[in-house]
Amino acid sequence: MQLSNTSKYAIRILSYIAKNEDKKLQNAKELSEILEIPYKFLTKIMTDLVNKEFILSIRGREGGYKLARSASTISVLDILNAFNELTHFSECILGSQTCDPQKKCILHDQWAKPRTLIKQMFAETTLEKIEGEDFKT
Amino acid sequence: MQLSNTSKYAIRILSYIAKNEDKKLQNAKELSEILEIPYKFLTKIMTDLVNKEFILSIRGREGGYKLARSASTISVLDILNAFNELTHFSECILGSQTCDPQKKCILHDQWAKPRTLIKQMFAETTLEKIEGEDFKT
DNA sequence: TTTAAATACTACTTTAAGGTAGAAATTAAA
DNA sequence: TTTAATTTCTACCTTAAAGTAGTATTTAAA
Repeated sequence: MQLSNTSKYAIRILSYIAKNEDKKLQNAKELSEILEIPYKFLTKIMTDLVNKEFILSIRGREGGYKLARSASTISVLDILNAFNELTHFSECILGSQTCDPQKKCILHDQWAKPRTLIKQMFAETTLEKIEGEDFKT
Repeated sequence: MQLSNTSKYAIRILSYIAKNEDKKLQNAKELSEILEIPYKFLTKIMTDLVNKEFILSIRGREGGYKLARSASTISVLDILNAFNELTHFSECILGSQTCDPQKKCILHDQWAKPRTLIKQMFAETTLEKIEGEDFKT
C-alpha cells in the first residue's frame, strides 16, 4: 500500500526541477546529491522522464535537464500514470475479477470514497501548486 | 499503490470463513477452489493466519480451519497490520526521512486527509460488517 | 491396524522492482 | 583539436514477493 520508489523519486525530481526553473539547467550529479537518489538509478529515471516528455535534456558539456512544459500543466496524477502506478487503481481493491455493482467485493463500498479522494488529490496537485521544501530521502 | 497479493488473499479468506461459520470447518482444497487462490500458496497463508491467531486449525482427517475469535473483533486493519502492509503508512508518502510539520514534503498536506480516511475505513470495517458476496479472484 | 484426508514444514523456482557497472555518444570549453 | 563534463545505452546484479514441489505429520474412518 505505497508508491514505488521509482514514482516517489520521479515526483521529487520533477518538483525540485520545477521549483528551480530559474537556474536553467539541472545536472544528474547535483540532482543525485541534493535529492539523495543513487546516481545510476537517477539517470535511468531521467531518461524515462525525457522519453515520457516531462523533461528536456541537453547533452554534452554544460548540458542538463529542464522541464519540457509548464509546471502548471504537470499533475502528480500525470506522473503516476506515466509510471503505471495507477493501472489497477480503478479496479477492485481486492483484485476480484468479477467485482461490480451487482456482485460487490467485500470492500467495494468502503473503498469507493477514499479512492475518489486520492485520485482527485493527485489530479489537482500540479508541480506549480506544490509548496513543500523537503526534497531529500 | 495497491495491496500485496498476500494481503488481498488473507482478507478474502477470512471474510469467506466468517460468512460461513455455520459450516464449522473449511478445508484448504475447497477454499482454494472457491476463492481461486493457488492451493500451495493458500496453505502457506493459512499457516500464517494460524500463527497470527486469526484462525484455529484442526489437523488430520476431517480437519480444517475456523475463526479463532469473533468476526466482530477482526478488522481489516488488524489483518493488514499482521501482514506488515501498513508499516510505512504513517510515514511520508514520498519516503522523505526528514518530512515533518516544520519541513514538509511536497505532498505532506495533500496526503493527510486521504490517509486518515483510508485508515479509519480499514479500522471500522470488521469481518462482521462485511456485506459483499464475491470472494473469487 | 491400515488407509485416506487433512494440515505443516522445508526448500526451491520465477518474476519484477530496485539498483549497479562500464562504456558510448555528445558538446562546449580550453 | 583535445579534453572534460555531460547524457544515453546495454547489460548485469540483488532483493523480496509470488508461487510451486515434495514430504512429513496428524487423525478419524474404514
